[in-house]
Amino acid sequence: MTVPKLANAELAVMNQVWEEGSVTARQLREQLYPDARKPMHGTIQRLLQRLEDKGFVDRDSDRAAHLFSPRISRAAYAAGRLESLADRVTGGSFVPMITHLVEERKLSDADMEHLRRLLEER
Amino acid sequence: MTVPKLANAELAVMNQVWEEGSVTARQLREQLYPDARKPMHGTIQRLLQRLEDKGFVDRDSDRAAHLFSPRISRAAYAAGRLESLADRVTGGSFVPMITHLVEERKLSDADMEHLRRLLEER
DNA sequence: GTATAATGCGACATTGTGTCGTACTTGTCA
DNA sequence: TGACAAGTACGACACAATGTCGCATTATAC
Repeated sequence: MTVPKLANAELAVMNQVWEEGSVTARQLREQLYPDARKPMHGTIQRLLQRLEDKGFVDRDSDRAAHLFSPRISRAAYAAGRLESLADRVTGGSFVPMITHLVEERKLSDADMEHLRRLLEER
Repeated sequence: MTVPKLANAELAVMNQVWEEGSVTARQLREQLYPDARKPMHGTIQRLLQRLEDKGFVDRDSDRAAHLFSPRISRAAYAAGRLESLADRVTGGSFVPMITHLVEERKLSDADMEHLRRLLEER
């Protein structure tokens, strides 16, 4: 049940899908390739199909122009990738990397405070 | 100054380097490909050279058989990749994914406690 | 029913990765 | 010193993933 990785162009599409909630291929084209000389239709469709295959979007094919919506939230994707990273590198634990971030002061004060409160609650 | 990604075979080598502190190509071959029919010399050398190029290992060429040691710790690598993930997906913030992990109870009690203490200290 | 728009999908170039072969270098010891 | 063993350097290849394109098929609207 691990979350597959999103390639660059796929992530660009997902960003749009996450922002908008649901979009058509046409909307994506206008947002992502505003100054395109070539149509890019095929490209967008290909990307959307791969995203559907990987389980990232739902396709509503009721209308002529299908409507795509996220099947996984941005946070869930990020968390999934983080889990995968931890599994590959630190034996599944998140502690080493977060410790390192704290020690190197890569976490903003706001983030620190946020996390502190998050952990207190449980 | 972002940390490059390690491919599978590269990570396998780095795991060994991180465990041992410093190793020769021969040691790596014995650990990583114990039952190899082919020598694998070229492969190991290639991997080590790429790791050196990417800045992951230091090469001590004093002796005939070069000695390789980590230039980046495991935690630093993991943290670097986590930063990169956050930059790509959540606008640089770690909060959304960690929040998600907590809500989905993906963090062990020990991890939670560890992080709680880590954040208290600062 | 024809024109317009969208989808489905095979195909290609590019890139990263893991592997291999081979030429070159260095160290050892008779 | 000369020759062998061990090690290094690196070009090349196969394979898979990715982004792009083109075209055939399908649906919509007038």
